Amino acid sequence: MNTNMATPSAIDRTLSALADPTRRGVVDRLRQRPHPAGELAAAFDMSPPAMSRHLRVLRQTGLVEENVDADDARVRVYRLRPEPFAALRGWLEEVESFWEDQLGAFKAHAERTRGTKPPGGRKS
Amino acid sequence: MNTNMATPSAIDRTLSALADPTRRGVVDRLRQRPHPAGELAAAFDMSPPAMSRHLRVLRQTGLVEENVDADDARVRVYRLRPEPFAALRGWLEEVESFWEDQLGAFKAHAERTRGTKPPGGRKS
DNA sequence: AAAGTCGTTAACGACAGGGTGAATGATTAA
DNA sequence: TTAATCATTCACCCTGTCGTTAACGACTTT
Repeated sequence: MNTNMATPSAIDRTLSALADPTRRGVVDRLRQRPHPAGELAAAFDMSPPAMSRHLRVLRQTGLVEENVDADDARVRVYRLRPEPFAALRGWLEEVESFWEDQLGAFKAHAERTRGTKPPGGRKS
Repeated sequence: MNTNMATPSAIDRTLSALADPTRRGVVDRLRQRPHPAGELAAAFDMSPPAMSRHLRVLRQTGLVEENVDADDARVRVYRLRPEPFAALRGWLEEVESFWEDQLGAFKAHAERTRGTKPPGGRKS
């Protein structure tokens, strides 16, 4: 049985979205400042349709938002949105709490059994 | 031309590895405790070969490590490794610094344009 | 020793995802 | 108005990835 798999959670979609190198690059680029769609396509040497689809994925996961340029309504300006990143970091910290627990248990154990070998006497 | 794409960084591989729902599930499951490969295959209702390949991906990105069971050398026990998670969190926090900058800029701007200053220190 | 178990690699089919060029809608420039 | 520009969606191809079964090596059990 599977304890947890019906997790269509936002985390899953966020990770899928960020898994693609192009989209990862777009995020890294948007860290500097907002960019128009065409500028992003050019920056990644990619046809506008291809970039448009990537941006749609990022939009659907809430990683970016689209705004119409104030001076030229044809231009769509994209910028980062914080929520999915915060959620992903939350999951990460949750996972990392694993080692805090391990560490706590180890410390407690070490305190009880000073001078003995550390846990994990497995074959290497 | 492409300004930034030669980022074969471990982050990319880590995200790709975590993008798959099965592998995400494996990680979530290993949070509880280490598991033998076969147990994981059963837990996800998947053939051993399929799970074996997922585990290989996770191994190659350093997300898990394999150990031979002390009592039965046929059994491979998998457990989480912290490094890739820490690296991913590092990248996330880097991305999130974006909004800190935004906030700082906003605060500074508000301080210049208005007589009242928001609470807290200022950026330099 | 032979048989059974655990996990891997190998070979193959099926599907999703990402790329392109053409066509469409919306806006701006001549 | 007509032409040009920005970005999208549409219709395809094509590579990569995920899943299966079969075969193999390693170890345990009887």
